[in-house]
Amino acid sequence: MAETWLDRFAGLARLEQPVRDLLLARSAIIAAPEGSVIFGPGKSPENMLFLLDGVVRVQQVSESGHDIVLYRITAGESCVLTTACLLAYDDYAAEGIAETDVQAAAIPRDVFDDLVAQSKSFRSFVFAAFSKRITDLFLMIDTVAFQRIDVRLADTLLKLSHGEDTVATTHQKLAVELGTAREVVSRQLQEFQRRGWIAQARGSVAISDRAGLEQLARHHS
Amino acid sequence: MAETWLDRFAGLARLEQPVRDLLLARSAIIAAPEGSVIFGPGKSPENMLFLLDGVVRVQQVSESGHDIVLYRITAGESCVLTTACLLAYDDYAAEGIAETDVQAAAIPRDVFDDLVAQSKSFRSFVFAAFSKRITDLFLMIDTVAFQRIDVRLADTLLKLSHGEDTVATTHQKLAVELGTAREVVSRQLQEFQRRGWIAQARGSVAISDRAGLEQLARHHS
DNA sequence: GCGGCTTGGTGACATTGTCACCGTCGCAGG
DNA sequence: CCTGCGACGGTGACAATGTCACCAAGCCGC
Repeated sequence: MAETWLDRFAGLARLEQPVRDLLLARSAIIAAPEGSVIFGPGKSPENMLFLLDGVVRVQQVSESGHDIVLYRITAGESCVLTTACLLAYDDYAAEGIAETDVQAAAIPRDVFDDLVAQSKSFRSFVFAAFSKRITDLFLMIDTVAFQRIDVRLADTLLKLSHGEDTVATTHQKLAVELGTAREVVSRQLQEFQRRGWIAQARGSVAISDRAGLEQLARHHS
Repeated sequence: MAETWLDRFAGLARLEQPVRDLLLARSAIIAAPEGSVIFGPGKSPENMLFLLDGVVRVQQVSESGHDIVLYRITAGESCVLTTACLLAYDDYAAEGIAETDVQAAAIPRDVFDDLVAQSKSFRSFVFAAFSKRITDLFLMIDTVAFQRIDVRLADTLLKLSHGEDTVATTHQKLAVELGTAREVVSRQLQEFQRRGWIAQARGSVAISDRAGLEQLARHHS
């Protein structure tokens, strides 16, 4: 059988052949440019998405004007959460933003329902995705409530770096990652710089001592 | 047809008759006394639970020793989250504690899977429950990250009161509700008392001016 | 160059979290 | 009855974080 986008999803590898055929037949490949809003308040996604390429950032905007990043969906993951949520609530507080150019396979809602009904493997995939998201959300609540901001910032810098030595971001964006204020990020970054862990430039942070950051991040992670 | 526990669940009202029969035939009614741990780290529930009577509090214990209440399951709700989570992760960080004597209908995992496969209504029920929990978790993240502690405490007092005029709880327990420290709760309660909104006694809080609390709670909720 | 926007820096202050310690209360065991 | 002991709550000092009001420097289109 030919290579299809299904093969990019580890959790879908064991799908029965008729299910694979249905999925391929009823899915549409869509693309969105960097910066576009995939879904958001008043813009529910009508489809379930399987992300083939790129990264989608899911963040929340509260009435107070504060933003916080909830999680990211990377290639090989799916938006089960959003699919499920649109079933019940369209005053959906979170929005999904393409952080890079994005390609995805879109599955209409009724096909999603059929797949869940017909395929045990697909059910496993869906519930596993739910589980992962929910345990991540639990962990995030714990982190936001109890973790020190310097530890979280160090951790976030390391995660955003993806192993590279510079992170292209602003203090404001880092503040949204943590759900805190820009001033707090600025002060912490100054402290990191004073310790020789990073070097700052306008719109970017260069990591000069990864081990230092890692030690802090591990300290209470 | 006879009245069964299924009728206590609004979301299950429209189940097809064969599905109802299966659910009734394969479920076991279980009871747990107040204070017992329904599930927790190293004690995964093997079954999906439909709560018939009582209240289950789900809370999280972080490594740092900090606790925080995540949500409650009341009669007429189900533990879909826990069911789904045990599929993937048994290093499940949260625990469920019976706040009152509890009765529940337990469904084995494979029956749950069958039901999801066979019944569209059951799927709707399950995904609606997921949606509700997840949007609640999103809301909670927002609250923990951005809401003032006095507003949250006022809100929590009102919620825990269930319309009664006294709340039987300790400062420590209120602190766990909010994920903060006992001292913080003590100070805020003193301020509430100074304003004439509450009267304190050892192990309980009497609400003397509900409107005052409500105004504060609404202020930014 | 000019003007406006984005980015980042800073000090003062308010809020919240942490720590150390104390006193009171209720209760079980002697 | 007395005596510990543990749970409950109060308090002050301090640290960490959030908020506000600014300001300065860089960037970019005109």
